[in-house]
Amino acid sequence: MPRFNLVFKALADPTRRKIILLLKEADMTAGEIAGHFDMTKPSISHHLNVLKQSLLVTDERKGQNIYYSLNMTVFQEVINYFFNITHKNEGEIDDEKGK
Amino acid sequence: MPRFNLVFKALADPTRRKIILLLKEADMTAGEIAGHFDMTKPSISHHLNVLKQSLLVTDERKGQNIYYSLNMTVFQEVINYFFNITHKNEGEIDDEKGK
DNA sequence: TAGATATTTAGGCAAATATCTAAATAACTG
DNA sequence: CAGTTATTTAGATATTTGCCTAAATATCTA
Repeated sequence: MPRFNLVFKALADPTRRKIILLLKEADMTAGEIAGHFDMTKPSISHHLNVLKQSLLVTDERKGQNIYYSLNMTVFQEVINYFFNITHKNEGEIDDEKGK
Repeated sequence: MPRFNLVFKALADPTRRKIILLLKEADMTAGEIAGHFDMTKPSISHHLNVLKQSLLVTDERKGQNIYYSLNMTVFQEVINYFFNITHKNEGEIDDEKGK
């Protein structure tokens, strides 16, 4: 289960949403990501850290570079959160069945 | 199109997410909502205002009371935002067709 | 191991946020 | 219209956030 506080805080910043759109197209190094913004690398690093803490993205070092990717599982869980709001009380029966 | 900045900022607070869950069950007055929290009414009023600015909720005065409700349209649009992230480039053809 | 490249960590500051108390506004009621 | 109830607005304060520069860490290469 995602920590919705961290997830929505992460999503509340336009720089971070743009990073997500970049990573949707392809995994990328921190430097490549920073290249898409008019902002210092430490600032982008900060945003990447916020995204990482939210679990929306993961990172993996490969040699000198650190590659970032989207964590689709968490996005799916966020979709479920909204689905549960828009679709009243579905799953109620299943919950009870869980004896 | 929703203002994602305002929407995600609104969702980033646990009090506001709990308000959303309350309103999922039934429309409610500001006072009824405040009754569910250990917080002053002005603070809840502030949270309701943030939710209203995000368009996630609407308000309507009925006599002395102001009733709050969820705006399902915006929730659906947020679901679409996530759907577009999880489902790569779908709709691309349609976009081009829009000549 | 010294130098170069990639990235993060630390520290500081300005702006935004969440909360409170006190006061203002709106609507009903006798 | 005076009093009561429902809600918001204003003003103050503490915390968090986003950005920067400077310094530190990690890795590769000669």
